[in-house]
Amino acid sequence: MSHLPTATAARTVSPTRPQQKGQQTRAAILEAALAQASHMGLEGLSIGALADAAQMSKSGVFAHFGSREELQISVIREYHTRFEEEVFFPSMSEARGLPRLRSLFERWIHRVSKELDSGCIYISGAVEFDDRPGPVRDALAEMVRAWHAALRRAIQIAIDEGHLRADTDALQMLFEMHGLILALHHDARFLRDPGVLDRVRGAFARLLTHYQAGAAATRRRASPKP
Amino acid sequence: MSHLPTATAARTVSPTRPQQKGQQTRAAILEAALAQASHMGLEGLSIGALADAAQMSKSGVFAHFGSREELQISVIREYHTRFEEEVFFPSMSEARGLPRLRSLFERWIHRVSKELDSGCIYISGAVEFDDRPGPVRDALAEMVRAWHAALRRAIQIAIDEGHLRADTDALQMLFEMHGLILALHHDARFLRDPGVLDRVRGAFARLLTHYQAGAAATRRRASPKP
DNA sequence: CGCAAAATAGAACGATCGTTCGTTTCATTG
DNA sequence: CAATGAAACGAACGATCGTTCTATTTTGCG
Repeated sequence: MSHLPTATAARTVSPTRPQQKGQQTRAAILEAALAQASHMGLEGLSIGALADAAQMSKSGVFAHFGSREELQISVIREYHTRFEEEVFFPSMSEARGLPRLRSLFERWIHRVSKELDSGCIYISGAVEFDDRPGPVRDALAEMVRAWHAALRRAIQIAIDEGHLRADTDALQMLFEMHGLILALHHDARFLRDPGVLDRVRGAFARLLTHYQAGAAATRRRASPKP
Repeated sequence: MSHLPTATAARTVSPTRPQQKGQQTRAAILEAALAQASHMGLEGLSIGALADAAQMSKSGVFAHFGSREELQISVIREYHTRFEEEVFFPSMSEARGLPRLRSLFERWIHRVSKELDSGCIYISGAVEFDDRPGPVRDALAEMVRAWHAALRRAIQIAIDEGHLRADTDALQMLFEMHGLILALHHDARFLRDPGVLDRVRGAFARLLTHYQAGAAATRRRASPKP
């Protein structure tokens, strides 16, 4: 409950045992795959190119995943894990309500607008697979939905805390926040607009102002949960 | 001045002469290419698949464009033309200021959320080519920038007309409108969220409310806006 | 009709892709 | 140290890709 619900969290690795050789080269491959997918997209993942990057044979790389599709799904899961670690978990130690919501958004910004490497795989993957049914799309959609659900919860908490107006539509607010991130991603990566960070922060501040206006700011530590 | 400035508008066709055979098969190919690129992205364009769709030989298709890159650029230009015709031109006959801006946004929504076919090539292309320099990216960026410039002008006019607050930052407002469209595209196409149309319209209404608040509504053409 | 030019077909190319398979190297443990 | 299983290799496969080249067909015009 305390983290984004991933479908199958358990790995086949005994957590105490020191990493076997296979696991650590698998991790190295995944590292390279993550970099490659960030630049070229999940469809741009090429086992041959990965083999070059990892200084291995194609079949050596292949054996770790069994199929290209499984590789893509592994990359998605790895990205999900890092997203959790960089964005979600650190924000959870912030105070409930607005502080936590602000932290989530600010860290989300950082994740998406990372300077050199890494476009956001959630965003590029959504475009690549919006018309392509299959297990890759399913895995991707599951992760995105989990993240959206987590944000939705954070918004709802801010409402319950009285930090946001009681009549705030959490899904509506989420939609608008998501739009700001997508615009940030677009203008930063594609148009290379340098001023976009100020713009997204300004827009979010305005968004908060609106949904805060006339908020109860009721005492917490005993407010009724709907 | 009256339309989105395209780099080289002139085709090599004499406008009076009836279409030669080559031109009309080229148009047919482009039609199929547009459909294919809408589903699979510009990188998903395959000359072989196009040949099947057009019931021609690969080399026959190829000869019309000279290279895959030229084909992609042609598709971008064709999309640009249709975008102008469906979104930009019709809105230009609306009254200057808010009515025109509203029309632009509403038609933009329709373009992007078209039910069965067609994702927006501007959006998918931006993700595909944000890390891939070259003529395709350049062509794409030129079209997107032209569209943004047109929107920016429409916003500025609305400010000058007194329909929006005088201190409105046109680029900021454009950024937020763009975000709404991107979120619409994402949620409609990838997440298949049925309620997204209401959400984007609601968000835009709120956006207008904010940028209208306390607007001068100065005399202009003689109608104060409600 | 006849002829030149444009349009299309067809076969072949080199490259790259994901995948399979048999073999060899390596790591781990009894 | 020897034996066993995991890990990595290397070559080959069939498919598909964009592209090139040479015929062949079709079109448009005098």
